[in-house]
Amino acid sequence: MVVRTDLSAADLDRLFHALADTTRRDIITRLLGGETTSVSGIASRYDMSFAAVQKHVAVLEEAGLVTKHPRGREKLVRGNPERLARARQLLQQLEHLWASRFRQLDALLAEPRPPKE
Amino acid sequence: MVVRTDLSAADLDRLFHALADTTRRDIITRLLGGETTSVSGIASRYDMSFAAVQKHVAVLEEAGLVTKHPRGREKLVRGNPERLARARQLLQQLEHLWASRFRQLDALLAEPRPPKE
DNA sequence: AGTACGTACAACCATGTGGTTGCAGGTTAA
DNA sequence: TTAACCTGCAACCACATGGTTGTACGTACT
Repeated sequence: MVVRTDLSAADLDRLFHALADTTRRDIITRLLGGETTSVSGIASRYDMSFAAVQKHVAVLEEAGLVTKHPRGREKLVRGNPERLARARQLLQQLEHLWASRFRQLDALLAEPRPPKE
Repeated sequence: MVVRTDLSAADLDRLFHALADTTRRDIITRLLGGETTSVSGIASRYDMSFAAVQKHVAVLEEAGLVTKHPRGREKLVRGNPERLARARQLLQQLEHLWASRFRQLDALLAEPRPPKE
């Protein structure tokens, strides 16, 4: 199954922003590593208030890196590696762009294109 | 040659933060795509002040995604795909973490075979 | 020489971010 | 029912961010 949901620029902003925090990267690391736990279960591992951790989880959720599933009075948090893969694919595309520079250089030498868009 | 410079948590924060902005992603896309241009050359493509673009380039530079090389009165900006690869590797590690969950499950359910790869 | 260009940096402003505390509502356990 | 727990949200604070304008300085062009 190949899910091909295009992410908007704002989606990517949110995605990379969510990854740009040590605590949040640590949270998704634990989640992807096998932990299936509640928000307070996550919060118990960090030396900050519950509300602070809850906000971090909310940021991860809005970025699509994490999903919440109610179980009784708590909500289990689960990692979503598909969004992670999307971010990785974008970086990979950029790297590929670099690799293909030299091919494009050949094309430029043969047939220069108009420089402005 | 494998360059193995470990990035600190703060380095990764800076790296992903630099990627969490549409304008900055656009800049590195153009740079990796083959453009070798000055700061003002970059700025001319965006509908914002030169100083704003200059700040974006500074953020990219502090994240290590870009390097500046003086040529006369201008500074040529060059993309650094190595830092990009570092970010991608981290995401890949996280995905691998997720994948290994199921490999561990397989190992539990199946006869212990010599693991491929 | 003088002028125009490229870059850097400071000051400023509005908004966002990461943290706190406190409160309210739903769920489970005694 | 009552108490304890889990979650969410609002208000607040200090600081960072993304934008602006203005200034300063070195380099290049004529």
